[in-house]
Amino acid sequence: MSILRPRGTNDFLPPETAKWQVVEGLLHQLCREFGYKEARTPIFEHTELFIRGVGDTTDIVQKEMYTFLDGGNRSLTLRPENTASMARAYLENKLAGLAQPVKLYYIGPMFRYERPQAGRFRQFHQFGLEAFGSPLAINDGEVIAFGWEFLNRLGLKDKQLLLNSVGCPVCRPAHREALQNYLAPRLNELCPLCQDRYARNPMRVLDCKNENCQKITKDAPNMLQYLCPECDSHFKRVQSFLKAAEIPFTLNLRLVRGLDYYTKTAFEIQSESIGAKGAICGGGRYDELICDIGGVSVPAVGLAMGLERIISALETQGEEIAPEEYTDVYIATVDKEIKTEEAAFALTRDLRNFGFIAEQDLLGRSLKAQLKQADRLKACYTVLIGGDELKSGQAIIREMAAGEQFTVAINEIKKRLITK
RNA sequence: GUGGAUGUGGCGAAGCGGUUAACGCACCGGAUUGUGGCUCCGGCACUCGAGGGUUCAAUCCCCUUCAUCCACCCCA
Repeated sequence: MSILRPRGTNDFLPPETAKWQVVEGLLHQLCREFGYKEARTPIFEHTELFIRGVGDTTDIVQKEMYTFLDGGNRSLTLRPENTASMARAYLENKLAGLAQPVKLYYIGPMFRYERPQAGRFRQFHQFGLEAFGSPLAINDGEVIAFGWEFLNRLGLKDKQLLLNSVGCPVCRPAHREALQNYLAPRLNELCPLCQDRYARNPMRVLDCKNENCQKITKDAPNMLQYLCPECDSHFKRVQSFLKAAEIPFTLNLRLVRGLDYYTKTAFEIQSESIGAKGAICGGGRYDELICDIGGVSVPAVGLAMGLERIISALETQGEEIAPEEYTDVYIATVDKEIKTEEAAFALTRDLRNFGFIAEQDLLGRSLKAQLKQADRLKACYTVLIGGDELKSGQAIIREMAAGEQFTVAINEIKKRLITK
């Protein structure tokens, strides 16, 4: 057997790629409407960036990174997400010197070494937004509204916005301590994973899917009770903006983002239409990230969406993402004379320059086979060139749906074609 | 990393320890040689993911491996 593509990767081919173009096209357009500009960062970065940015206790850093040494013995890593890179780019390019907030977006492949599953691949594609420079809740609102609006325009029906606040360095320690005190007496009842989380990052215990852990944490102290005045009012403001924009949401106190950099707002948009795990969009505020990777303190908020998941959710909904492909005109030759083929070649070029979707035979097929091909390509018209007509500068136009045809001068063809 | 299912031509899909591996779709060709979509006829798997084993004999049994799908975990 020949070489196959690596596990968890995909070849995207037509007609699949047409769907991607539609989704990405809408993303670019929506970003223009919202004022986010595209940024492109490297596919790989210094490993250190992700360790410090994403957090060394996260699963992503601990077991999912594609890390390698380059020829210069540098440790590099294929980006598992793009927010750390965007923050790095903001610092490195001194974007703090621009008018704030700096609003950027990206689309591209990310890499995580995981077991492939429904909506989960080793190379997958994310779109994301980052707004740097504003500490205000209204910016959180804009980011969430973007995610909601985008999924709306795509026609995604069964979506749900979950909202939570994970606090900030001021209020988190108190909650953390309260949580640990609450869990301590029942520590040995928790699942092994949560026993580990208890010490490192007790908030993640709240997020555990284990039934028993959920039962234990049912009445655990929640973050909202511990929010400092600033986080509390920020969170209330975010909610009031969402209400003002008529975006429905539900508070989910168990929602904890898997990346360490989040502060205050955390949100997730889920859809029933994908496999077991329905997260298609996630994000929040990360006021500490830029500081963590070595800069001054810059407030920021952003989101990321999994494109494979969005497309697959739309598909299970039976949504037609991309319009059906068709051809305006197929140019067929009735004989294999050099003059005929050249005339057909020139005519095809002419029709394309005029704006038609035009195809011609590239395989030396019989006329019958050419018409069959025209039919397959969903041609509205077929132009038949050659024989006696060509000698008098004429050709035949055949309307495929009606099955009728007529003869016209070759230089009149453009005018006689009425297309979709 | 753990668990379950699956792997027959481009796709879908029968088969079963034993002569030429059904069938459907798609594709190619033809039905008096310049015309599609319908119909009819013909063609299209030295081979059943790969490697090894059991057997007189394996696509069908066993082992290994790879891959896919699904779930856990985690994330988008």
